Amino acid sequence: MNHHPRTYSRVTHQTLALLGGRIRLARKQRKMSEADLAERVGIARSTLQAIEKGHPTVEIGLVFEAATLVGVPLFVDTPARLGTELARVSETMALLPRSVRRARGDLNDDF
Amino acid sequence: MNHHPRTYSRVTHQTLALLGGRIRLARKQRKMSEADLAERVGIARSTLQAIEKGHPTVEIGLVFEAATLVGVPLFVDTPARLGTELARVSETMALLPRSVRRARGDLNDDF
DNA sequence: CAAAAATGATCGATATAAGAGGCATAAAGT
DNA sequence: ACTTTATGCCTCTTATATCGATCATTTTTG
Repeated sequence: MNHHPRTYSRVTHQTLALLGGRIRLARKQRKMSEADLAERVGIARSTLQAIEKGHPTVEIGLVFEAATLVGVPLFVDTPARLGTELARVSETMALLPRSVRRARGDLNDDF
Repeated sequence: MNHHPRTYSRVTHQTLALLGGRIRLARKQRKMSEADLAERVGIARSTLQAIEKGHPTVEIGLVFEAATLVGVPLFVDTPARLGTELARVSETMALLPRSVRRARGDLNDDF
């Protein structure tokens, strides 16, 4: 019964919340109800609520389906130049002292 | 017993495959084995394999954790967010020691 | 305003993802 | 060459995410 509760990094939580919020916003802009979108994705309304709240435990495929159905870009397809620059940035970020990264708010657990 | 098999759009499949591939690549670049990364994320090796294969049914939190642990940047989609993020980055860059910025090539001799 | 629709929240049942392990093959290292 | 180490791919079991329903608010609309 007592399995360790899973922990997620701050980055994960932030990203999930951002993505869920985007989906919710895009859905409303398209004037769809939760029931509307849930039906189109083929999931229960309660599941869509979990998605829009950014719960870490929902299946990634369901999240991506909802996102694409309301037109939220999933990127990953960024231009090469942007991709390499972001990679460079994240590499460099690892060099920052923990105190600085904490101040930035993007300290994800270890290193 | 006879629940409909779930279907996913091509975009979802492509994005998942791309993301999984990037995680796999980044893991190898860091010379980590599947067992290494799986242990750090706190998941079974079989689950990590599912992630790197881009299976739609894995929990999104686990995928994002794996991605961040190996430094795969998660979606920075819209130009607006990109702008603010880059601004934040350049601010933070000013905090870097000169030695690091020189290594990055950001330091153009003078000052 | 009242009626209708949308949302937030909870819950039991059950389909299923994740874990743990095993085994064979492939790479890497010595 | 041999010996680790890593990977691919199974099965079985267990933990749990999803469903579908219900109810209370909140928001919209007529």
